[in-house]
Amino acid sequence: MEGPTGTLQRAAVILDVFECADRLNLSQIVAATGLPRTSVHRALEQLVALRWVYREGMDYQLGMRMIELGAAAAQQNALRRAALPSLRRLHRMTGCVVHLGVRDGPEAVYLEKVGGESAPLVRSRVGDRLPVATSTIGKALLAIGDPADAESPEITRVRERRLAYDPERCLKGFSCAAVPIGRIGGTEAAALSVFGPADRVGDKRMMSSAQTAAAEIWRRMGSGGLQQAR
Amino acid sequence: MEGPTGTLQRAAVILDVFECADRLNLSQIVAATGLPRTSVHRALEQLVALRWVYREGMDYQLGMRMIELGAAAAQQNALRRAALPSLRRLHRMTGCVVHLGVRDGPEAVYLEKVGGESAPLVRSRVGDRLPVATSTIGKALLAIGDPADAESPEITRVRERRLAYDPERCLKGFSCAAVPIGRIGGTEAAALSVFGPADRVGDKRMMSSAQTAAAEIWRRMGSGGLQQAR
DNA sequence: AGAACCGATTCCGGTAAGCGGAAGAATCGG
DNA sequence: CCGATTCTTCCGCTTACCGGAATCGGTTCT
Repeated sequence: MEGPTGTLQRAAVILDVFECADRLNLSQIVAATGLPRTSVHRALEQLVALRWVYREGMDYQLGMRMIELGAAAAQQNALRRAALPSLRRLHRMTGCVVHLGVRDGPEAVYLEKVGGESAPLVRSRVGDRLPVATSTIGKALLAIGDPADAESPEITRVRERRLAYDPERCLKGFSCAAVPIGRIGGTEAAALSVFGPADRVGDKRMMSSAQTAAAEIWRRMGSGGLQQAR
Repeated sequence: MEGPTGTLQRAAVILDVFECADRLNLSQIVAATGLPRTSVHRALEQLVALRWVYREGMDYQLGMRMIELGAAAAQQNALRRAALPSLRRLHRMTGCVVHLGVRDGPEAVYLEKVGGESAPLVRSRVGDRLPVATSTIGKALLAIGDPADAESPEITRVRERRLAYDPERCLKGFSCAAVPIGRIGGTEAAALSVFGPADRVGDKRMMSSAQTAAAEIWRRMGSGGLQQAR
């Protein structure tokens, strides 16, 4: 009835489980997916053969092929490619951690992160998902989305100012600001955010730098963001 | 006879095509894979539904789900996690571009790259594959692999010195050095390499820094490199 | 030691899901 | 306007997937 049918769909369900946990044995995967034990076993056999999944003893983890494919996917992504130079410049100029995110239904997904690698100040990672309604970058995404599904004075204000600003978010003394970029390619919406010391993020010049970066990305995507492949 | 059977295998073959080309229409994928047109069409339909592949007009590209899964795979990879701090330190100390690579049969695959993001000095990318026999990092990998499959005076020397050194490689004025790390987890072999100005890479202290980094990584992997998940 | 338990693995008959050739649209170029 | 190319749909065939049940292997109780 409910169980997803089709080899590929099932493989996808199994792989999805690994986004939350890195080492799982067969029983855990069975429990997490709700699929029949035998089917999971067979699917994993194939996934291991393809090296999408790596098996160590009785535990399974995502394999090297996924890293390779994921790297290729990231490098080919038009939005990310168009955004990277601007994101890096913004990071260099502000010293803040810069994120690129897109909307995926009720969630925002980080497509890229620049800065903060050495100091684990922000726990965010590429691929992380946040609720679109409450996160700073989520509000920037909502502001350029369908007005029907989530309109509020706050979102309206974000759209008008082209800025979502959350002072003292998450950490005391640190703030977060986000700027909508636009609706691009297949994405429902794209936005960027900066996270850093409250006084720096709250600064007018910083905010306008972020808006400039967003505009740059938007422009580059508009006029064929796919010049050279590498 | 020749064609790979099984939905998953076919999907893998199709996805593999995208590692070399970023935008492909159906006919190109059919040509590249050798699979029957109808099958490719059906498989792509499913892959698009899973968002492993994104479709824009008549062209297909790798989708966002691949980026997410790949990011998860990379972040969970035990070797990469154990190596990152050392790689970053090595990069900070030397200013050179640092690579982490593992052997995959006749090829070396880059698992990580630190440095060189802004200046496109080195064209390497995570996920890239190099022939193990001729690349600098490949020689370091061979030195800790099965002596049977590729032994030569050069490889023996690399094993003894724990260093592969290629002066003036690729670019004039730039050199490359690589240090074997060891056989770890599922990998046949792991190694790191540094690329930078010839005088800097040729320096004794630089080489010993690289060797120290490799030893660190080896040690961290040995004593349970899988402490906390994040 | 015996037994109960838990998890991975193998077996096998039934069938749905995938298969691919062929015909049908849609688009483009001359 | 017609031919060429490419995407898409249709449909009967059969293969490869399905999953319950039995088996194997190791660990933990009493």
